[in-house]
Parts: sequence; structure tokens; C-alpha cells
Amino acid sequence: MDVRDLSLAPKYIEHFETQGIESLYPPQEAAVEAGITRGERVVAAMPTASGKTLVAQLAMLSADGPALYVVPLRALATEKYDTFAELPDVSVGIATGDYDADDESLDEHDIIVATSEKVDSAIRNGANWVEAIACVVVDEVHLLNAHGRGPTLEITLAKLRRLVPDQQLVALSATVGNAAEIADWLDAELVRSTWRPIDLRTGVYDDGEVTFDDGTTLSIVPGDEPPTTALVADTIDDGGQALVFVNSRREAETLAQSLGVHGFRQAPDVAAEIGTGATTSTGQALAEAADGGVAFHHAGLRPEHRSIVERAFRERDLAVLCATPTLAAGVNVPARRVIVRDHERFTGDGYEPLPILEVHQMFGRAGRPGLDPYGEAMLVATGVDADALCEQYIGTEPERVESKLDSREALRTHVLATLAGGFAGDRAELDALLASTFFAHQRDAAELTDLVDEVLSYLDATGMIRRDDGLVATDLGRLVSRVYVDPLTGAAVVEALGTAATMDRVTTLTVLEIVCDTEDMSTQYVRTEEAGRLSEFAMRNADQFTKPVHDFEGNFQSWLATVKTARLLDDWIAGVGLPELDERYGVAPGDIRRLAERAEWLLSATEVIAEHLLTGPTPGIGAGQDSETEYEPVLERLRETRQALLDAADD
DNA sequence: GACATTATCATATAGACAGCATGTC
DNA sequence: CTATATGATAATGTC
Repeated sequence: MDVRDLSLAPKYIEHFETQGIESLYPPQEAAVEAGITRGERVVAAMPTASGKTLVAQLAMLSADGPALYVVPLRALATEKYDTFAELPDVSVGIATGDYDADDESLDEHDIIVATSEKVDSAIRNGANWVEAIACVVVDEVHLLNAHGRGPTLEITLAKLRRLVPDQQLVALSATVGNAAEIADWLDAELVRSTWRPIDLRTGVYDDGEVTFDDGTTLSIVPGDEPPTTALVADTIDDGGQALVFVNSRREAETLAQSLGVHGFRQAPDVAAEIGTGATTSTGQALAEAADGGVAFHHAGLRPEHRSIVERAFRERDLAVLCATPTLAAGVNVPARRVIVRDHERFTGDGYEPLPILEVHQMFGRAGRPGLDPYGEAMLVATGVDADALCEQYIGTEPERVESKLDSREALRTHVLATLAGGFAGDRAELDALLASTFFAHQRDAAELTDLVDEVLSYLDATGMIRRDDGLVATDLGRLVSRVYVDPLTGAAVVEALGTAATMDRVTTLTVLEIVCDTEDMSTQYVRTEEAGRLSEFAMRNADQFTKPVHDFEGNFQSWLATVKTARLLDDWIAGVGLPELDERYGVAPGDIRRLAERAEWLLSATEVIAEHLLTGPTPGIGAGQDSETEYEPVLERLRETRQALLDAADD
């Protein structure tokens, strides 16, 4: 089908043509036939890089009103924003936690790009733009399967549908086994395709030979070097680039280092760009590797370094990229050859094989349309049975997408949000909403009953809801939902604030401890050698902590991780530099940045809760009724610390 | 006795969403 | 309380 045949305004057709898009790819054509331009609800299950973005654009441009594009990552939001912003006479807005147009003006846009959490938050807070949306496009719907974030997506979709019943919905998914089930849930037509714009062959390397799914083989006999090195060198000799996936940051770095000495490509400019101001060990290692045309990529990198690496690789200044799975799900960084060196990952429950879907996503990064003649992706069999590996991952169908809503964590926050947002005022209405979720479609909403009971009791006990006359969120409950923290965090903060308000010494360390000791803060790893020093530090500063250091109840070891995080952020605020922090705590620059960002967010949430405690009646939790309770000094310290954190980020 | 090889043991383990108030595409 | 690779240190082996 030709682009001209679409019932689209000429300016858009012209735009696509200048982009070199003249005819539709088969899966795009199928989506059009299914009615995406006629307002039909469609689920399109197709490989990455097979033209999903155009499918989305066709739906959004032909919709009768503003459109919303939902993504799972902030980085993807900016990527899509840039793409859509090029459309003629289309006003695009972006709504993510870090990068936010103001709420009021969002309804002036034709297209809004947002993360699923931001949409959830907007619904919770009754943002006016939400109900105006005529067409919702959900990118990567298969993330319904993800622990933690999957439930947010399905609840958000259920609520959106409730708010705007006649809204068009287009969901884009990776090719998963039960896409039909998702489509069925969404009352959408399923379009399924495995077509790719560039040939991809996948295979397994074992003992000097790669065996591909199309029957071909590739002989690569390594000398002394590891097979991965030989596989990399081979594609570079052939004029291609290689992307290697490994399972830890350290592996990514050491592999980059060992490959860097080959000097595959000279990239002094990239090295220089990274090198300027690269004071940390991570930064220096990166600059060094980049000099030889190799780089590594993981979440410990500073965002600036990350984007330099991504750009340099896209522009072919770098020959090899050694990456953790950040790159498989993130922005588009394709390479001719993808090598999945590690197919297992530590999960906290031993090493587990990577999900098929994830490996296929990695594979999908192989082949740059228009630049490479083909793409090839391979697993490396080292010490495992190559046949088993092949059987498991090559040409197989990914796992089914299964709702993860039946978890205490998910229900805790979403039950509260549902009550607080006015989606339900009693148990029957709550059950009705839950009955419209993917979980209910796939299993049975009745399976949630016990967990919901448990969660309601918890929310009642912590003063976030009242159950006397139906189900009603209290002021505190509405607040907790609005600032988007886990009820567990809310309760912990209320309790800690109560203690802090009776303390003589409330310092930056105190308020940092409060926010670091919550469910929403990621915990740090405490080395055994570090544990002694940390507990000594805790003893010495016992008067500044809300937890009783000397007669501690509960898990002291895990609280030390809290102390470590609080102390680290305290140092960061005090002006200690990234290299120093890296050395002292073994925390990479990118992690510091994220920790600071989260702490700042949680401090502001805590601030709101503290203000509530100050003015409103104290709920029946924690200390707080006696006359010595002083919230003002705590509040002041919270504000001060948050500001200090913001200032520290500027340097 | 100097040094190489091997046994033992400790260590560390992917990623990343959200609020609010201002002014940055 | 799960598993594996790595790096440091100790123990053993070789010339």
C-alpha cells in the first residue's frame, strides 16, 4: 500500500515522503486494514524496528482529537517527542517526572507523550487533559508482564477506559504468544506480524562455529582469545559494528577494556569528549576504551556519558558496545551483529536464564536498516549445551504475558489510589474496577479477594482509609496517593516524622534517614568490611536517627544500608565529589544521580505529609499527641535538605 | 630458596517510574 | 538463603 492511498491530510503524506517513507511495510498495511486510521481499537504485535512508530502516527493523526502516547521509559519519551515534533503543524507535549511541561497547558497539545506512571498520576490528580484524549497509543504493552510496573499499566488502562469509554486504543507489543489475549481484553483487533525490514538470522555459537536458524553456518575459530572477542573482531573486519550483552556492569567494563586494546577503530574525539571532566574511575575507564573504538554502557554511567556513547555508536565512531540489558529495552541503538554472551542473570534467587522475550529484544537490535545488508544475532555457548540453548531461544515463541496484579505491593498502592481518586466508594465499586483489569480477564478477579481484604485492613490500620460507611480515603490517604508514594512509605514517614518531632537534634542526616528508610528508596549494598564502620558511625550519631540505634528492633543489617545511603547523600550535599563518593562507597556516578533524584522526590513527599501532620488532626499512629511534638523544625530541615540536594545536583 | 601453579575464600551481582514549582526544547 | 565468576590470599608444587 502506498502512503498516498491513506486518507490523511496532504501535509502529513508529504512529510512522510520527505522522510523516505513511500509505501507501507506489510505489518503497517495490516494495521491500516484493521482500521487504525478509522478509529478502530487495534493491538499490533510486531518486532521492534518494523515500523511501529508510523503505525502510532497514523492512528494519532487520523484521530478525532488529541492523542496520548504512553511509553515505559523517560528516554523513550524524549525520543518519541523529538520524532513527533517534526510532524507539520502538530503541537507535541511531553509529560514525564523529570521533563515536564506544566500541567495546565498540556491540554493544548495535539499529541502528549507520557510515561505510564505519569498518566496514572495525572488520573489520580484529576488532570483535565486526560478526559479530552481521543486516541491512546500504548507502546510495549507486553510490559503488563513486568513485576511492579505491569500492574500500573493495566490499572491505568482500565481507568482510562472508564473515563473515556469511546476512546480509540492502539497497543503496540513485541511478538508474544498470547497477544490475542491482550487484544481480547482491550476489545481490539489483533494484528500479528513477524516481518522485519532487514533480514535477521539468529543462532548459537559453539566450538568455532555459529549455527543459524536459516541453516547457514559461520566458521569463527578463535585463537587464544575468548570466542566473544573473535565474534566481535569478525564483524568489524567485515565493516560492521558489534553489540555485546553481558550480565553485570563489571563484565561490561572489563570486556570493553579487553576489547579496547585491539584498537578496532580510532575514536580519539569520542575519548576526548568523554575524557573532559571524567574524574571517576568509571569515566576514565570509558574514555580509555573509547580511544580504541570500544565503549561500555550501563546504568552506572552519568547520563551525559550515556548519551555520548549512544550517539557515537550510532554515528559509527565506535565499533563495539558492551552493554547490560539497559540497551535492550531502551533507545534504539542497533548494530550489525548482536552477541548475547551471558544468557543467565543473578536474580537474588540464584542465576536464572533470561526470559526468551528479553533475549529476542536483544536480538532485535541486530541490523541497521539501510546501513547493514543484514543483521545477525547469536548466543554464545560457553560451558553449556549448545543444542539446549538453541532449543530454548532460537525460533521459539516468547513467554506468555501474565498479569502481575495479584501482588500485595501492587494492590496496596492501586487500591488506595482507586479509592482516593473517586473510582470507587465501596467494596462493590472497587471490585468492579478490578473486574475490568487484565488480571480479571486472564484469571478471575475473585482470586484477588483475600489480598484486597488484607490490603484494606492495612490501609485502615495506618489511617489512610475509613471503612465505617463504604470505603473512603482519609486526607492522609489522598495525600499519599497524590504524591505517588507506596502506602508503606507513607506510613513509615508518618511514624518517623512523629519520632523526629520529639527529638532534640534533627539534622540533614535525620531527614535523609527518614526518606532512605522507605519502600520507595532503593537500597545500597553494604560490604562486610563497610558494615563495621557504618554501625560505628550510627552509634556515634545515634541522637540524630529516628531509629533507636542502641536497642534496635528488626533487621539492623538492612538498616545499615539505609544509613549508608543517608550518609552518602549527606556527603554529596556537603560537596563531596563523585570520584570521592565512588571511592568511599563504591557507588557509580549514575547511581548517585539517581539516588539524589529519588531522595529529593521523597523529601518533597515527606514535606507534604509533614505539613499535613502539622495542620490536620494527628492520625492514630506513632507518637504525636503530646505537647513536646514539634513538627516545624523537622519541616524546616526537610525543605533545607531538599534545596541542598537540588543545589548539589547543579555542580 | 625463588617463583609458578593451584586451592581457598571473600566479594558482588540489571534496571529505573513518580511530586512540585519554575521557566528550558 | 539461592549461584557463579572474579580477585585476593594462602598453600602447595617445581626448578
